[in-house]
Amino acid sequence: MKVTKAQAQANRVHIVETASTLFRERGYDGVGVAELMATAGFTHGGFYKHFRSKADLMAEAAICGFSQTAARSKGVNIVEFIKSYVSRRHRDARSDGCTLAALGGDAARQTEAIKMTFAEGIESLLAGIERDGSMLSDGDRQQARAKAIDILAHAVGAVVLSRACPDDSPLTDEILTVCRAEILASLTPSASTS
Amino acid sequence: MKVTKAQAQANRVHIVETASTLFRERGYDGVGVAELMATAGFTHGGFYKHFRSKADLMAEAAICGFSQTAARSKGVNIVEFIKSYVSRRHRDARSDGCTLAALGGDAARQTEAIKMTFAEGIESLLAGIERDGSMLSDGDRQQARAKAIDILAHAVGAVVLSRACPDDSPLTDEILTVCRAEILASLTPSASTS
DNA sequence: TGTACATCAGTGAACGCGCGTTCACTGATGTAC
DNA sequence: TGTACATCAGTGAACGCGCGTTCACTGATGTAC
Repeated sequence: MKVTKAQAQANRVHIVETASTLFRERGYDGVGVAELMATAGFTHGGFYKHFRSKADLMAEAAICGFSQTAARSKGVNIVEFIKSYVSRRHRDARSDGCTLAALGGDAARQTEAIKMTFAEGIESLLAGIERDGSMLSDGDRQQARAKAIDILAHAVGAVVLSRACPDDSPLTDEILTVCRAEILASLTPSASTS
Repeated sequence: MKVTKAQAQANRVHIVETASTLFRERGYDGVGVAELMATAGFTHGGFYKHFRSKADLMAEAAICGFSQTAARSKGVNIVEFIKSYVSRRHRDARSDGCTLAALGGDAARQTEAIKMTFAEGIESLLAGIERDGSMLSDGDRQQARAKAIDILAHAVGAVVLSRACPDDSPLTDEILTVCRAEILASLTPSASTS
């Protein structure tokens, strides 16, 4: 049962999107090829007509996830970005949230190829944070990039820590509340001491 | 071939320590019971004389890892702590580094029991950071805890992001350098705006 | 436009493999007398 | 202190299972005439 070229391409995209979601939810090792394909609405055998290996799909899924986050944060200023990133909603919506927060820890143990897509994903997120530029009091380019890197690491760390705690522990909320306030506070003052 | 009670206990501890190291290096799914026991110097069958399940060992290994980091940072002031935590050495020494940075992302997908040990591990790290207290200009208790949470999240985020990048990418070093400087800068000024 | 044939996305059985866990067994340790 | 026996840490084969991947096959699509 062959299928239209356009349909095949659409199916491929659908598989990548499904993978991106499932991987964020359960990790790379937590989702098998068979389950993944079944969730996408196919049988597992056809997987290798689209991808050379699971690792290849992992890289593509990461790209897909990063571009989704980048697109969503487009035109959003930093304050709003931080408010939505360092939030209970984001913490609880792993499958729909930031790939970096969900899979950054796992990326460290993957191939260099996958780490490369993560580095590119990080760059695209940084570009989004820098572009807004509302936190630049002095307009210095290098300082803007440094600040963007710092904010991203800060926000990712907050979400990772919060998610590592039990759902009902006071700590999981405390981490988000504290970090959100601290990050927002670090935006406004001219505390660029570095 | 039974073994002295004391020897059996020592063996158990050795297995937990081995597991703690291997898990940090390769993740929970990256290490099997058989390989783990072999690395510790045993055959896999004896595993269940010590632990009820792999998940149980995961929790114990986390406790072991956290207490190791806590012990190592004992009496170290915050500036030194940050300098060694947000460093290339720490980034490259995953199996010997902080459990939170290595497995925090994975903990989110584990059982509540394991998340609980992570919450306790986070608390012990926070206690270590708070205890030093050198960054407290006003001596306010609640503020000290908030600052400790913020610093920990910030530092963990930096290491996680750095590790997600390829080993030879400029970004992996840039993240560490920038974040280390920013975190250290955030310690000294009286920029406690929150 | 209609016919014959090659292509190839998708199917589902099968591959070897390693997983977590169980189990009968061993034999030195620990205990009861 | 010496002997008889129960305990149980450690062994290694075996369990069912799901993994990533391969493969012969199907049949609608796309192409050549």
